[in-house]
Amino acid sequence: MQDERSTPLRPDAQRNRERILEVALTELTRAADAPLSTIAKKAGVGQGTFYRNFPNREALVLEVYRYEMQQVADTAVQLLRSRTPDQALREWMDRLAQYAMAKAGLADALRKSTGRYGSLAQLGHGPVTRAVTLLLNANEQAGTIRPGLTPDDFVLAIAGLWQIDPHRDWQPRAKRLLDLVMDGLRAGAIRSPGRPEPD
Amino acid sequence: MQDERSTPLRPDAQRNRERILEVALTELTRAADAPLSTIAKKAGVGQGTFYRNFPNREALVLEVYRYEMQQVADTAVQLLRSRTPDQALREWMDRLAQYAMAKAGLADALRKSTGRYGSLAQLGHGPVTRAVTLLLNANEQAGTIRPGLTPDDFVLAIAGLWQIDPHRDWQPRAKRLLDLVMDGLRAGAIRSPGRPEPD
DNA sequence: ACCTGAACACCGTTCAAGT
DNA sequence: ACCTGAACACCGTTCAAGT
Repeated sequence: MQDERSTPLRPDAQRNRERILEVALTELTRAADAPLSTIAKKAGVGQGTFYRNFPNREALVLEVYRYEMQQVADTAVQLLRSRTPDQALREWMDRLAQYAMAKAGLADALRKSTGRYGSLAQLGHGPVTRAVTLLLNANEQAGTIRPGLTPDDFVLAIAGLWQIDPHRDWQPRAKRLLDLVMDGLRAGAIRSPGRPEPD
Repeated sequence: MQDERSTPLRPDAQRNRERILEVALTELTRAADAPLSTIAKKAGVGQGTFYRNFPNREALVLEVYRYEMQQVADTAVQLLRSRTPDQALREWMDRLAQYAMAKAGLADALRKSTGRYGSLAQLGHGPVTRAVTLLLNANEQAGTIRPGLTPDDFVLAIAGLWQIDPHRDWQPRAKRLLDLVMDGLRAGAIRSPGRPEPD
């Protein structure tokens, strides 16, 4: 939304903005509470320039995190082309889990800076919601999940992913959570893909 | 754990500690980033006294939040006496949701202060895990949920509760989430309480 | 039009002096 | 044994002066 300005940024200003985002990604991943002044310094800009681009910590973190999440979101379309809807959904969830673990430091920064609800929900209006919508629609039409589920339902259901410590054996915990969620999504579906006949 | 000291606190010291916790509850609920100095002042103690009791922000918030969560946890035993296991489980989840909404300000403070994973998981080793264990065991034995579920599974599954904005129509969102989770827990159960016969 | 960096305000934390 | 409150350090934010 902010991405389009009336006047395009002066080239040097644009360079500055990009460098800040670049440094912020590495620095915030390393330490969620990295001082903004450090980021400004490493990016080679003054404090004023920093604040011109990002009026507060939250604005910076949101933008960095949003970009990272966009990466996963974009894979949904591709998966829907090469798999059945329910395979695509599950595999996308697995990728999301991997991303969430890789970007856990950032998520931490997000939690700290944003006082609001939905560190994720913020991204809700972004690409993630679009991806989830696509996946849910495809599965609903295929009858592999219960009808009437909303992207919001889904996002809330997988919120536990961001509670998992990426340093300590996260894979089984994530798998168990996602299995549980998948079962929840399937309950009441028209077709039950796992067991066509009760016996 | 820390609750037992070798020497009991001097009476005035104990009063101080209690007053700090009291003030912290109201103050942190109002604003998650309330200055510790303000809390100290309103509690009528000096900075030093404050830091003697709580070496950092996280220690304070954890203790306040833990006490609040204990309240809900304690209701599990009672529910298990007066209802069937699956009714008890669901009703407990509803109460947890209410508590989570009422204490959302605190949860916010917790997210901000603790850099670690599991704002909730921290409380994991506390009374909440015990309550969840009781409820899951009772339901597993009654055959109303799938066998083998751990308290950790459950806590991750309901993590979305803390993502819901308590100011904006939280009830339907929470209900939909909890319905989904219940379906997930039931999938693969020995008895299916909702529909005894497929038709 | 954009940048720099010193200056200011605020909050967490420590510690010398008190009872 | 515990308390007070001034002092220190650090970080976010602003703004006068520069290009």
